[in-house]
Parts: sequence; C-alpha cells; structure tokens
Amino acid sequence: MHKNLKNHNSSCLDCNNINCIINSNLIKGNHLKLIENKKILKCKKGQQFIMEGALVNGLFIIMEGKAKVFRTGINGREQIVRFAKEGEIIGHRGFGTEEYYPIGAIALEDTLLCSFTKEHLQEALLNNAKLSYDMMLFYANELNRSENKVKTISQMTVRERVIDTLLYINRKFGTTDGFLNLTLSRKEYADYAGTTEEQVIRTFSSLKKEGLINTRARHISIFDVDALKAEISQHNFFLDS
Amino acid sequence: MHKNLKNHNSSCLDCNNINCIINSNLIKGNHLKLIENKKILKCKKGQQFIMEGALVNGLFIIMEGKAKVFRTGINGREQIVRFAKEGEIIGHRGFGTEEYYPIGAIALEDTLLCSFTKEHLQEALLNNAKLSYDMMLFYANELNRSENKVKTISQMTVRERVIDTLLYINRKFGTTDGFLNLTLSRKEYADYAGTTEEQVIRTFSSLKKEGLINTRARHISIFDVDALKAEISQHNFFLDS
DNA sequence: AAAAAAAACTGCGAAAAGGCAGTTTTTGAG
DNA sequence: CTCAAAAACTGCCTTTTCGCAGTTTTTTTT
Repeated sequence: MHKNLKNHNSSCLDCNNINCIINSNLIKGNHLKLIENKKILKCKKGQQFIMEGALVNGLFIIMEGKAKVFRTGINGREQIVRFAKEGEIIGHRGFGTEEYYPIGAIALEDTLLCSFTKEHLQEALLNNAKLSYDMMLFYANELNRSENKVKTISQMTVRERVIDTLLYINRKFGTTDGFLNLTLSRKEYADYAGTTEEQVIRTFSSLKKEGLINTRARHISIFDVDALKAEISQHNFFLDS
Repeated sequence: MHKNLKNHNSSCLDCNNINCIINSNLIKGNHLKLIENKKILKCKKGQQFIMEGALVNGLFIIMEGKAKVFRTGINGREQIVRFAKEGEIIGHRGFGTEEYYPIGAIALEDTLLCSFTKEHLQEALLNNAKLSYDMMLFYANELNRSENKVKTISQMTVRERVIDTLLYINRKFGTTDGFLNLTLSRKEYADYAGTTEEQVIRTFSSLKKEGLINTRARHISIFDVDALKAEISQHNFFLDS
C-alpha cells in the first residue's frame, strides 16, 4: 500500500494527484510558502488523525487511502458524516477564525495525508481567487450532499437508509470482482445510516434472502443495483448526491 | 414592512445592509456589471421564489425579511434545512456548473430580495479573492451546521429535537416582549425538527405543563432557556451551530 | 360580524425501531 | 495452526414514534 511513499516528493510540483484542489491550482512560482511547508503524514488503518474538539492547525488532503469523518454524540455514539478518498479535503474550516475541529477523522486503511497549516493556506486563498472559488465549490457541493442527508435520515425508513448507504459506497468507491472496494463493519454502516448495528444486520439478512445483495463476512456485493435504486427512487425528486 | 422600498436604490453603493457579503466586499469602481445587473424582488408572505428542480439562474440575498429553505421528499413531505434572515445568501450553487436548484425557498413574511445572475457573480468571484474567500467561509459554516443537524436528527429524541428547534429560532431571530420573533406553524416546526405536526403539538403541551414555555396560539415564548439548553446539552460536546 | 377554512389539539391503536442477552462466525495475533 | 477477542447474527420484548379520526380553537374571507 505504501510502496509509492518514497516516490512522493514532499513538494507538490511532482505530485500526480490530479484530483487535488491545491495541485490543480498551482501557479508557477506562486504559493511557494504553502508548498514548502506542506507535511506528509502516514496513517495506519484505524489511526485517528483529527481529534474532535482539538485545536485547529490546518487542513488535510488525502494523497492515498480512505478515511471516515464523524461527530460524536450522546453516549459516545458516532455519526459518520462522510467517507473520503484520494484527492479529497478533510478538516472543515481548517482555516479562518475557527478554533476547534468540529469533527474527527480516522483512516480506514493505510493512508497518506498532505497537511497544510491554516496560516499558509489562508494566504494562498486570499491571493488566488481561482483556488478560493474551487474551495467554495467543494464546500457548496458538500453542503448540498449534507442537506440531502438530513432529509434522508429524517424521512427514510431504516431499510431505505441502509440501501441508500450501500448505493453511496458503491457509487463512491466502486467494486472489484463484484465486491465493494470499501469494507466497513456493520457498526460503521449503522453509524453512517443513522441506526443501530442490529438493524443493519437484520436489513442485510433480508436483502440477502431477497437475492439483492450477497455478504461474505465483511465483503459485500450488490447483485441488483437497479432494484435497490428503484426502492428508494421515490425519495429522490431532484438528486445526484 | 415595505416602507423603505423606495429608499433602496437598485445599486449596492447606497445599500446599508452591512451583513451582505457582496456589499462588504465591494471595491470602488469594481464589479460594476454585477451591481448594475442586480435585480430587486418583492415577495409577499408565503410566496415561493425558488422552485426545487428549476433551472438555476442565480443567487439571492435577503435585503429585508425572512425565508425558509427546504427540500421535498416522499409524499411531498417537506424537510426545512434552514431559516434565513437579512443579509443571508439563498440559492446554493446558484453559480458554477449546476443546472437545477436542489432546494426550494418560500418567504415567511413580506420580503425584499437582491438577485444576482450566475454569470456576473462568477465573474466577480473569480476576480475578487476576498469575495470568494468569504463565500467559501459561508458555505463551510453552513456545512458545519448541516453536518451537526444530521447528527441531531439521527440521535436526539423527538422531544429533544423540538427543544433544539426552539433554541435555534430563539438564538437566530431573538424575542420581543418575550415572544419569538419568528412565528411558525406547528407543521413548520415539525418539518425542521424532522417529525410530525402531532408530535410537535404533544411536545409543546408537555413543555407548557412543565412551565418551560408558553404558547398563545402561534406565538411562543420560552420561560426557561437554560433548562431547555440543559436538557439537550449532553448531545453537544463541541458546538456552536 | 358571521361563516368558512385552516390550524391546533387529543386519544388511541399500529408500526417501526431500539436494546438486551445469548450464540455463532470471523479475524488477527502469536 | 490455534486460540482469544471481536464482530456478526438472532429472537424476544420494550419503547418510541407515527398516523388516523374526531373536536376545538384560531385565522381569514366575505
């Protein structure tokens, strides 16, 4: 997984992560401070790299790997708000005037992160309208997704939310040999879908009996994507997410 | 309510709406196209000025009045995602490449709106890093609020969500003579809290019996803000919203 | 001011979701 | 490969939430 680590120059100039918002907005000779002060972080699977409530020091971009972003609620119950992959930004408001991270983040597999300090980032943003504009679009898109999720959790049944989650993982991470490329525990499915582990297990059982999915321990394959989509389609008047 | 309409020059230069993100980023002699092409819209109470799924033509800023922003789900059930007041932006992604509005918006009282086309806005954003930066901060803040709302709806009981809604309205719109400055129907409370009209009514009844609030038809006053805050405090580890 | 319409309210039974406790399967460490 | 710990699973009962149906109050219209 980390075989490429040594090839990754700590500078962005040689980085081939085309989805990175910073990388695609680099102007020759500009933002040297930002790039020079970038740090690369290596996280093992399960390692938490943003602590909820900790002092903000900057913003992360995933160079390689996957992570979950969450908030902790009552009785330590986790609400996963997003899964992130290569090129994506993590660390809301790791800039501006905010003091503390409102979210936590944990690597779901061995992961490489680029870390930028908020001071250098802020300077770059205020000097590069295109970069600010792209960041704005990123947040506007995330807001759209999140507001849709509010509706989803509020209006769908548990079964529908579990299906919605399966389709989201399928869409975002894809499959290999029919199996979803991101393996999660039942508890993590529950934490994203806003329900309990038992309900996810029960729903998976039903879907399996109905021939819509297959589960081999933690590896899940979806047999009939269209049937699942159809089951929740009545909720999605105007949607991408 | 509209007595000031005639005093509002259609230009931003004389506008005294200090909370307006456009107004506070005007640079002398710049963004003339944006300002000159601004349109002012007059909405009566109850009037819908953004249709869900309609073609995007731009973005609105409230000059005067209040509005609700919502998404329609199954069986036409509304999920209110936000209430907006003077100076606030409405019309997510009324710029960029999006084609359709993912949200609807309705005026909650007689309201004046400033409307900017997406072309002129985009031009201004790409030429003014500070404006883009401020817009980015707005969306990042809204994202924070929205992701917190996901957790709230997912983890709180109905009673707690209703209390959370009351406190949100109190915080955002304040009170006059003890009564909340925004009057909503029970159905609208339910649509924001993610429950049904009946449950809101039942909760209001209980809170009234317990001496925590008072209701005079649609006018609501909160007697004991601290007690309400205390009841939901265990959910809010790290929070503002 | 009266009538009509809309909103608020209440009780009750039904459905959905949750939570516990015990069993089986899978995973990961040595 | 073995064993211990973690995760997955199932049944059963409890709690929460929902939704209907009928009544009362408030608001709006004429």
